[in-house]
Amino acid sequence: MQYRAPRGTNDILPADVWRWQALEEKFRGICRLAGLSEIRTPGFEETELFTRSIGEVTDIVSKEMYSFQDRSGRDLTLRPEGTAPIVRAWIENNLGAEGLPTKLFYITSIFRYERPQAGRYRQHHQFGVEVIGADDASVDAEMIALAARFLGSVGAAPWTLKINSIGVPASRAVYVQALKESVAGVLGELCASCQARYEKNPLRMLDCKEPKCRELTNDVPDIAEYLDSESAAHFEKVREALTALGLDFEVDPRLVRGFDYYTKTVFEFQVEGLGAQNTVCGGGRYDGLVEELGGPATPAFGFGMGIERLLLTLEQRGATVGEPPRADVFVVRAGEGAQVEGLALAEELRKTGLTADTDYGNRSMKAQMKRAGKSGARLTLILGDDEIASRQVTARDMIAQQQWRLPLEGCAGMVKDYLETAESDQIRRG
RNA sequence: GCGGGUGUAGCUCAGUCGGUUAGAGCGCCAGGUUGUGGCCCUGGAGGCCGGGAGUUCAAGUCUCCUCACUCGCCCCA
Repeated sequence: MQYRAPRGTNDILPADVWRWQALEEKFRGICRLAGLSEIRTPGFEETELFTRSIGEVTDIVSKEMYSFQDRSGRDLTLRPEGTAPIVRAWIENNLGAEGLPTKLFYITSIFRYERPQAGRYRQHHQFGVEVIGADDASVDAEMIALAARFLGSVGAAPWTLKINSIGVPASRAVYVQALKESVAGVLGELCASCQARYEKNPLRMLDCKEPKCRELTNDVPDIAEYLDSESAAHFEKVREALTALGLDFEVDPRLVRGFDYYTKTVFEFQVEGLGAQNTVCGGGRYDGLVEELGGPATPAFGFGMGIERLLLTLEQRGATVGEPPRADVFVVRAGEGAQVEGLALAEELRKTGLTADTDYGNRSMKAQMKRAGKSGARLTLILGDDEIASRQVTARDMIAQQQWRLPLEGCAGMVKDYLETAESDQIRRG
């Protein structure tokens, strides 16, 4: 074994890829039902797009980006998050001209240079949505509800939905000041990373996991007290709408998120079973980002959902979505004389829309039957010297363990009819 | 970047106090059945015991280094 997949990356093998496809189709379906359109953006962007949007001091920008220069010296970065590229594409292609809001979804890879562990990889994949051009709290609630409906439909329950409002930059600055003042006295007792956060990213002190820090920051001021009136009203409407939609949620005044561009609403869906990780979906409102990136002042809302984390959650729940692929028909070609005729038969079957597989190398009947069994095919068609001579084919129902002969000419249609009947019989019997 | 754990067959793992030719189950291939899958039986292929150095008469086993994987910290999906 010489080459390996790079650290923190994974091959998605045939044994698993059907699970991915099933989730992707489900997500697409749910997004389309809500009026969202799919968008795909490049795998890399100008580095500055991310440093401007995510924030210079965040960990993603300061130590986790896969950045490089191309052969003509352009500074580029593999997409470390989903939102900024879409906002860039929205501005660049003037998507807003078609009427607001623009409702988008995506399924994509994300790259971050991190130490891998359970539920965390250097390349991972996300489902996401972005609704650009509406400040209505209905959008926040609708998209959170969409995430919940999707998670529920694939079997990810139970989860905890946490929401918070972090206000607008001006109100947040006031709050951060109050926060710093209130912990200044105990600063020396906080953990080393909280002491660093105090200077660089004070809000993050709120969700430190250290019990000691938790205790010391216990009666720190509540961000809700510092919200501007518009943010407070918006948050109230979001909560009302979520309640009206029948969603259980928890207001967590300590919920903060890693990107600088968030305003007002932030939320996370948290689940058990992801190792040290617990967020399967997170997002919020980013009313300043479009303008920050050079577009017109435009409010927006979005979320990202980790596909690997979702899969881990489903596995832990014992939930499966979709089915592994299997053949409808397996063609056994016994003897030299049946090789070409058998290939032609398989092609005929495929033309009718049936999945047909076969074995190669003219192996023994036993070996071919064994492979037929493994293929999951309901029906095996056997073509040997006898069949060729009589222009017939032997059909074997692998479940009923019965076999009979059919005329070779035109048998594909009969096979299709038989399988449709057999399947419906099976459904009727349960 | 910093800690802990684990590296033996394609996969999951045994391997005693350091001892002679390194094992099992599953999977794969073949045969038992010269045209019939699953169950059963028999046989076969498949190993740089992660890599390097050291200790020893002798190392899969002990020591050190290194690499990889993995779990956790930081942070995030």
